[in-house]
Amino acid sequence: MVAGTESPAAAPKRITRVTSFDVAEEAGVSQSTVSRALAGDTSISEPTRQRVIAAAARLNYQVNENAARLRRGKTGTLAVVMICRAGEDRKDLNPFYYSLLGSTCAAASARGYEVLVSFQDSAENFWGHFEERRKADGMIVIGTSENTPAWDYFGELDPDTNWVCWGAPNDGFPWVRTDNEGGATLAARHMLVRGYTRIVCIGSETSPQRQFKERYDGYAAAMRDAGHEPVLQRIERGLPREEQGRRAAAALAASGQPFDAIFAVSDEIALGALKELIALGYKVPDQVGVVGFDGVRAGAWSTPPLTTIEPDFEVAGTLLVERLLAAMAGEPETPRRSPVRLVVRGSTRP
Amino acid sequence: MVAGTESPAAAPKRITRVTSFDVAEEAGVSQSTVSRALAGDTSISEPTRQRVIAAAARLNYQVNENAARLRRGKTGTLAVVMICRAGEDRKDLNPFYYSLLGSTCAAASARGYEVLVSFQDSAENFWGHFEERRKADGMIVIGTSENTPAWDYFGELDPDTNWVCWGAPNDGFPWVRTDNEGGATLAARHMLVRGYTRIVCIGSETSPQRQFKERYDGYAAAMRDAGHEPVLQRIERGLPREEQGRRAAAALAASGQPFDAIFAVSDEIALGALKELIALGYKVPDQVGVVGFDGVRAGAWSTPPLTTIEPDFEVAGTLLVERLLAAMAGEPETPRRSPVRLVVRGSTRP
DNA sequence: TTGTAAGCGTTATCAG
DNA sequence: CTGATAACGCTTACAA
Repeated sequence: MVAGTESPAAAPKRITRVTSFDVAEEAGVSQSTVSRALAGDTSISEPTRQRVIAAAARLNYQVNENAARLRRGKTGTLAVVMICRAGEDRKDLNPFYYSLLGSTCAAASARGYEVLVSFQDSAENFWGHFEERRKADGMIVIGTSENTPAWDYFGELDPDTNWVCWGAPNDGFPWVRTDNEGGATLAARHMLVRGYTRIVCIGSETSPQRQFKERYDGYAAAMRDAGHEPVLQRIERGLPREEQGRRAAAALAASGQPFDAIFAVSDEIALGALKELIALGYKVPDQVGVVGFDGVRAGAWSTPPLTTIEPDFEVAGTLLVERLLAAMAGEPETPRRSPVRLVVRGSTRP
Repeated sequence: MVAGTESPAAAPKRITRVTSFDVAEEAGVSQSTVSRALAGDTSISEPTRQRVIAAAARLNYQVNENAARLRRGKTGTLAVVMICRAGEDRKDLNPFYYSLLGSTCAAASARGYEVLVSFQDSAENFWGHFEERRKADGMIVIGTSENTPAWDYFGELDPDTNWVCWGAPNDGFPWVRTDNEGGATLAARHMLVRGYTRIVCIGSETSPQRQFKERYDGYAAAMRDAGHEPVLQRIERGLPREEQGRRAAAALAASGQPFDAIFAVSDEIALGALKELIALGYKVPDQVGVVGFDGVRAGAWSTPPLTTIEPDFEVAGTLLVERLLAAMAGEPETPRRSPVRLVVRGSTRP
């Protein structure tokens, strides 16, 4: 009401530079009362609060977060570092990581935190001093275990740093990860139940991708449990996943090793193997069953669609945030394993 | 050297609370000299700068960004708002948006900006006052045009707000988007060159997805150019994309309308249509060609793999950032259209 | 219940 | 080239 819309001199042109002092004047109270009223301090009387709120609305006031944070010493922000493979086309980044980023942001926001995201791919831009610079109260690092220089960098940060990570190459890191063993066991049992018995695992127990080892272990445990010997068909290093799957399937077929099912430690490998098997004339799922791990979208579109183990992304993000907040509060333990579920599609027989 | 690693009293336990005053004392200069030396001010003599840098390193000093920003009045940060469909499972968010997020972060970082990301899905959490709160100097909003409440909200922000968006429902917004028309024309021409002539477009000219209209227009222009009448097979609203494609293909086949190719306005629609065509016994690509739009990963895995128009994600992110920075600087025009390329796979004949 | 006043840790202005 | 000395806008004791 004070300054009408057509008052040319009063209309603020630039994004508001209104301070709590202006609001105080407008409301006829002191500046500290404004701060308290807006912060929801219970000692402020309701009429006063209303007056302040109205004045703030009229002036279009918003607190300057930098000043507030400087004073408080806390930021209300969590940093998320996404580690990409150096020089990698972002489009080729496993979409899984993007989903995880999304659910992490959501979980942080549910706990009242904002998220500062940075993508880092190589030594020139590794950076983890968010707390020291008061940019964030803690840090979540998400990446593939293959970017060794990155993990070397983050492994050597100040040990008092509050952080958690996804994709850690070893257990010396404050990790959270998928229930790889459980998932692999689930996959193997599913195949056993469907009548496959000569199940070969395409994967690796020595890959820097620690999860591959865990998945192999889960598969092996389920096999032994059922009285079968686990068999590993190794992937060749340094190739695209799909190609690794293709070659492994070809090698397996050529080896004479009898098999009626394949458990691949990742969907991309599984998809490659699937393509190769079909090219070689195998009938999937009747003659050979195939199960992957990761729940990538493309699996729904292959022929036949890929049966897979799908990690729960929503839970994973929540777990990361919960663990970080617990660490920040000095409470040590919260769950570190994110659950998985079996998605049955057409690459295993009914 | 001053405090050795084994000096128990000197070792800071918590994340450093060192200020520029401490560094000043350590280096034997004034506090303002420290600030200047570290900021790279040219008026500082080289010996002094070195002394300061060494002292800062010794004390593990990092500037408090909140104080710096408060003083400067600039944040060096761009906000990115990701608009999701309300209640949507984050995993189902079009991976395209994640790629765009990634390339936007990369572009921002290349221009010296940080990125503050927030995911917003409904009225309870729509929020765009980053500038007023001094959390960011500008804002990029990325979303599907279908979340109408979101666009209503962002459309009514202070007109002085510095922002750009991807997915705007109409031209009243400061938009950047894919070269939809050009891409669709590219698709249609590709099919014409490969000998298809009765090309039907599966899509819509009235969808809130403005891009669908643009894609139809591009297709129609290319058809008319070649002396053919464009034909539109409409999708039904409110269904999952794949289902829309399926039904449209079924309806087309049932209609008696002669056709030897389909241009679908999105890959998911194309994949649905492809599946339906094959189920109906059509031979793809010999009898019927299919081209989609978006370049989703799943398209590489369908049978046959889907020929498509792939937007350039890297460029798109750069465009968004460039446009925003230009707007912030008051320079009005930069390109708004992000380029596309044709990816030929198996769903069109050689 | 509200007001007064002291910082939070920088950057920037002004002298010297 | 360097040193004092104001701000920046808020939160939070401490008083009243």
